[in-house]
Amino acid sequence: MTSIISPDGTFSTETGATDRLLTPGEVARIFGVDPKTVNRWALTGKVPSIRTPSRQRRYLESEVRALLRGPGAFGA
Amino acid sequence: MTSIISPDGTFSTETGATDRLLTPGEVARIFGVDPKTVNRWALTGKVPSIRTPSRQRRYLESEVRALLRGPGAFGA
DNA sequence: AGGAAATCGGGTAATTAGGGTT
DNA sequence: GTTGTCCTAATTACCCGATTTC
Repeated sequence: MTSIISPDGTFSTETGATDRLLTPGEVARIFGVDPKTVNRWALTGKVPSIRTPSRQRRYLESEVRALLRGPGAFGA
Repeated sequence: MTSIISPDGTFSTETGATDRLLTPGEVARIFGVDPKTVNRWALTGKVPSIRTPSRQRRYLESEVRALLRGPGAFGA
């Protein structure tokens, strides 16, 4: 899976699908947790993350949504 | 029922109403029960839940409100 | 260029999951 | 069948100041 960064900040794949980059705060609101918790997920390898040149983290929307749909994400 | 994740992290329904996520403790206080009881409601399928990558549960406020309005809102 | 908001780090207190039990 | 409590380990939330982003 190769991704290309466009000037508008989106990610493009070979399929043409665009992938938005989410901030820690956005991911945090999705899961109802603190932004710090999202960073901890990145540190423990639960979520892949991209770092800005200033060490801030960004997350691929597709990865986040995959976690939401992950095994056991809904239901019990 | 289809939920859509907005850029701000909220869940939207077709009605346009946004949904925020509640912690087990918040749901427990709403119903005046122990958080463990809320946990069991999720396990028995009485209320749908979202799981964090670390297996903790979050609850859609709209689902919780629906339960408050009367039994039988889900399933039976 | 100035200000408000967000995101780093660390450190510590509070919450949660899960099992077994009452 | 349902709920509340006890226990431990794991996870998360809130505190601070400094840095980055918009």
